[in-house]
Amino acid sequence: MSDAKADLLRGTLDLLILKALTFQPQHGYGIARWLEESSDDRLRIEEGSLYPALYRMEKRGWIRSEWGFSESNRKARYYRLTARGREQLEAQADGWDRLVEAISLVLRKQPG
Amino acid sequence: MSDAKADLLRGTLDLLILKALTFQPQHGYGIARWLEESSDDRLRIEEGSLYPALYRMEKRGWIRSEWGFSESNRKARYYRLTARGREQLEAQADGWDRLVEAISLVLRKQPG
DNA sequence: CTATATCCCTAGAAATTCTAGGGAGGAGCG
DNA sequence: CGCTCCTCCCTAGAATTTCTAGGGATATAG
Repeated sequence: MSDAKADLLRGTLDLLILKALTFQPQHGYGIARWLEESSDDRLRIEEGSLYPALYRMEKRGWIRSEWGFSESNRKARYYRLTARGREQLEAQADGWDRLVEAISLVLRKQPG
Repeated sequence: MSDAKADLLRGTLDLLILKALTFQPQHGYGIARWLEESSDDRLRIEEGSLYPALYRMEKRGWIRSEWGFSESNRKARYYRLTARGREQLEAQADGWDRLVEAISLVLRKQPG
């Protein structure tokens, strides 16, 4: 039903994608590979989640895309952060930190 | 649309509810109040999220409920953890820690 | 030529959470 | 008394996210 495996990303997908694009433009497949490497294989984006997410994010103006050719010489759609995307990254990273802090506070609670 | 305000809990609702019940049985309203206090008002469960969540969790055998009377002498449905609920709490807390760790790893990544 | 890796994408299901209600009873206050 | 607020329960429907499970095309290695 809901393994630790499933729903691994729990609302952090956008944040991770934004982070993946901070260094240089990348295509979808590259984002997925980058996340696996960067997380020591602890996080994975399914392609069926990734492409719809990229679509949403472009519609919101956080990223912009254009077609190009990958290192292995294939057609690939490259995404790069917009200014608003950088703002979002900061905002979401802050939100994440605050969430982690708040939950940590609650989980440490002792009886009494 | 999707403020930092909205979707605050991002898949941690079950974990927080389980935690709320570790000390003693509580009714729904009490769980909501407890979370607000314990988090210094940083986290809030909407009742429209809470009651369906309690229903799900009982169906999964993590909690069990019975009717009783609250401190203010009203009818209230009290929930308590089952053994499986305690296992779930541990599992979800572990999963949460691992997620936080993995995301932290990714977010700290520098160019290069 | 076949397999594998690289790249793109969609439809539909599943799950979670929220908004936006409704209801009832007890307690305090004018 | 009448009013409001707080305590407690609950549901329906929408919105959103993510997954499963496909399909498709091309380059490269063996």
